[in-house]
Amino acid sequence: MMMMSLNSKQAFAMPHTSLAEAKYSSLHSSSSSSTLTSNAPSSSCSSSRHSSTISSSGGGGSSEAMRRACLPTPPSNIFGGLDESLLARAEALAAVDIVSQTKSHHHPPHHSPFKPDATYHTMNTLPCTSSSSSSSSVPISHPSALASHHHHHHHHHHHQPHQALEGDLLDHITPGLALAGAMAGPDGSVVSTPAHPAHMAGMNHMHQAAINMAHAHGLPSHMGCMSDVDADPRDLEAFAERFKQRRIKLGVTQADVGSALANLKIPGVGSLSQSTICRFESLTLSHNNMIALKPILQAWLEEAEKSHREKLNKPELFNGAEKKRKRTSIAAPEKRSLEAYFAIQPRPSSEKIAAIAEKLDLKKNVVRVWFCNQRQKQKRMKYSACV
DNA sequence: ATGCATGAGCG
DNA sequence: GCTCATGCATA
Repeated sequence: MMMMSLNSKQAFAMPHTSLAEAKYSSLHSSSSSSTLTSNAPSSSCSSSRHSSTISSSGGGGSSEAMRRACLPTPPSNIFGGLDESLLARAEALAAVDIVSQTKSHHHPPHHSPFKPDATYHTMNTLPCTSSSSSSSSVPISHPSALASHHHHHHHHHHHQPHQALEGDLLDHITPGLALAGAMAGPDGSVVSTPAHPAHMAGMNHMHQAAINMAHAHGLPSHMGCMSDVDADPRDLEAFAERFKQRRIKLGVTQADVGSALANLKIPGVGSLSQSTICRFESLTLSHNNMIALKPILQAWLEEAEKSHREKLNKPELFNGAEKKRKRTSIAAPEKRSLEAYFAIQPRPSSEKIAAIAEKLDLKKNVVRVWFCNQRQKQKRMKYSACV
């Protein structure tokens, strides 16, 4: 009936009051056998790899800190106490933006000056030392088709504290977010990753400490990116591409794959949504998530192709869903403001969130979630690929 | 394909 | 509170 699943978690809150400080925490990298990636030497990117079996102890790289270090994210926090004025500036900025838009002959509300979203795909401009940090603790969980959806609170605005949210624009904040319109760069490699997903029970996870970083053992030159243990973005990208193509060849939709996963009867693995499959294919998931999902999808793919060869059809599960969650939509102007705020302070305090919420006349919770999602987007794979 | 959301764990 | 994985609803 309902099985609770446990997701992996990592979540390290970081003080972040200055720069990305390294905070190491235990990382469990499972996939003892999963990603063996028959590493084809065709590494255009110095993928230095230790043997796949690196067990060992190590504190594991703090994925977060490292990622952040790579991100184009400006050290917004250095502003510390100035944030108030910065907020004001953002506000002003946004306001100007809005005005210039609303006032002038109402033209289409689409025209954002910049798009902080993870629109930047595999841009290979970052010499970042990526990461991988692989803390894949096999987060797969079974959604268990049980969703309770209650709703949250309301907002209460009584008066308008008109905090320090107003001010004059002094100068502009340059978000400096690089955009790149490069999409998947298929390399058409014929991967033959043996990898057998084996077992990844949701409950018991045998994790081996991920290796550490640094400590070049014998590498003559480890360029910026050292893909450690299991899963370099490179392989993932290749696999995702391959996966999609073969899936289509099989005439299966993303949704089909999602529900079909349950038929694999892999312990701890239930079905997934179309969204997730889609995001996997487009690499819009976190690195860890990609790594966790890869073995499963690979298993499915193999099964599917086998069945296909045999002309057998595997009965897919179609779930009858009946729910109606309403998706609140944030209007363009508000969104622009939010983006402006985000550019200078990606992690506003509760108070600021409240202030912003009131300013924009949105529910505080909506604003909070928006920021969360925004942060999450920045952490998606694409950008952090090394190469 | 993506935006907004929920919920599990961890502080 | 946050992060992270994931999903429903939607453009």
